[in-house]
Amino acid sequence: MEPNPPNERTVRLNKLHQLSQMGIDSYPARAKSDMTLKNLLEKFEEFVKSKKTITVCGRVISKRLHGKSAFAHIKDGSASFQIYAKLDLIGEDKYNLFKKMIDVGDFLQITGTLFRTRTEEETILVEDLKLLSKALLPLPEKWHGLVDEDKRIRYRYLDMLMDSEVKERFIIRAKITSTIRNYLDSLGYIEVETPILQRLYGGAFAKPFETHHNAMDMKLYLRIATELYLKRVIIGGIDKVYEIGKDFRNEGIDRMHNPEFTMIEIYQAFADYYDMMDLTENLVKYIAEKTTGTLKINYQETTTELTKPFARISFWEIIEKRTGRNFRDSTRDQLIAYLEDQHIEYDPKASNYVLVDEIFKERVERALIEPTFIIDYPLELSPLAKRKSGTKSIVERFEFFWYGFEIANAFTELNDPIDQRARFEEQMKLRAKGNLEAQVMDEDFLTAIEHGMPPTAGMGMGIDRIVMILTNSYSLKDVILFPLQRPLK
RNA sequence: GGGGGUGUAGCUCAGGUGGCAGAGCAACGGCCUUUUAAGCCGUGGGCCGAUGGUUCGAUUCCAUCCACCCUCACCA
Repeated sequence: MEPNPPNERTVRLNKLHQLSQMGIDSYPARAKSDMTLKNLLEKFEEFVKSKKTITVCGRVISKRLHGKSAFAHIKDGSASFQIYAKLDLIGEDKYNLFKKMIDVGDFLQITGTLFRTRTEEETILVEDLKLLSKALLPLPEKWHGLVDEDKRIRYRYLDMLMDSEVKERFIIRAKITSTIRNYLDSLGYIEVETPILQRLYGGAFAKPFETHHNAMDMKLYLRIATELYLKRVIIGGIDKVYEIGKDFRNEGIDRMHNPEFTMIEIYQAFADYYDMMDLTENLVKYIAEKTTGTLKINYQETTTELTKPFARISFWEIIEKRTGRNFRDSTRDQLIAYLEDQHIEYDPKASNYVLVDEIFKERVERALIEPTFIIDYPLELSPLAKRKSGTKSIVERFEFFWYGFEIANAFTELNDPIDQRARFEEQMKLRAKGNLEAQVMDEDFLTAIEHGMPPTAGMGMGIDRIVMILTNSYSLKDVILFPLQRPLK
């Protein structure tokens, strides 16, 4: 006796028990399948004519009993297909097995011939069936699917199963990364893997995740960027190198940020940031066309065209253009007066350049809808970028913006070890003042570039954000299979 | 962290000026040999997110908490 009224799970557990008593293995090790359901659909006419007997597999997604016959749909990763079982054809034992023991959610192996029903639907007339796997929990309701946002993420497999667009989005994501690889590989770039567990973290401004290695009794960080290791690879003589991988930043979560995210970084010796701009532009256009079939991209009701060259405008110029003011020589008082006047929040302890950056983010960044390169940033905001020749406080850096999002960040890399050491020291001063995101001194990296680093350009691009735009997804959560969630209870 | 919203059956959702909790799908029993949101008859299923308060009585009112969503801030 069940202590509680039977729910669907206990009903199915009882069926499992009965199947076992009937000598039926509910989880056999082997399945036989002649083809996918999609292939079967393609060969349907041919197989009807030749009266071919075929065997296919799939999950039962619906079931309609009609007394002495029954319809159901089965589904595999490629398509769904209707099956039709008749008592007089398969006999009482098998018919009752199907009728009583098989539930929506179970996996079946079906053998039979093909025909069309009165409504012309392609159907398998079942001659034999085998249970491949019994599901104990029911699938979500058949035509609404999973709606609750929490459950869609918590039970992503059900979300994918019930909503083909969700599954499709992750297939497009895979296509985007393989397209990037194909493109770069064809141009002679070499893909490498660098450490995720790092003794020191660097290459970006962010708070890291910390962990500990037991055997070496050593504190380690999860990387926030691949930058400093990829530069070592450049020093080692691979002149065109890239890595696609996860970075980890211990920051807040919102629709544009996730604590673990996928980044591609590309480095090229004997190139500068103009070369990297060309590569970035060509790469974005290439993956957009390969994955969407067009250079007209629609994202959240706004269309942008990738057909013409992307705009290129300098940091100071775009600020002047959008605000009507030139802040380049502004005093601190003037900057603060503007921020107050425009009701832009700021940290009163921040440096002048950070205040300018606030103005940039508020008045410029979110309005950069068309694909745009912003170039030539203030040096203070870019401790790993090379000074632009003939200037004192500008570096050769660009960021790529699209739909108001920062998609990529790149520079002509700083390869002067003396200058690099000075920049690290500047960062350490900021850190001493309490800026937890300032970079840390990395002697091992300095040693590497003291051995000689060629002139190099490097670029980092957020893969999740590109996928978001190209799949017209509102949130990063929609393009990450299993976003972090708190446990139930 | 601030502000707003949501939380009721396995799923999708109703409901209630405070008085034994509702539907469809799914499940269970029965009828039904071309259905497809199959149909018809019947049945079971609920700590109404959690805890506390007010009350004769709370799923409903109040407070706190938890989870998720949106938004602002942070993420140079």
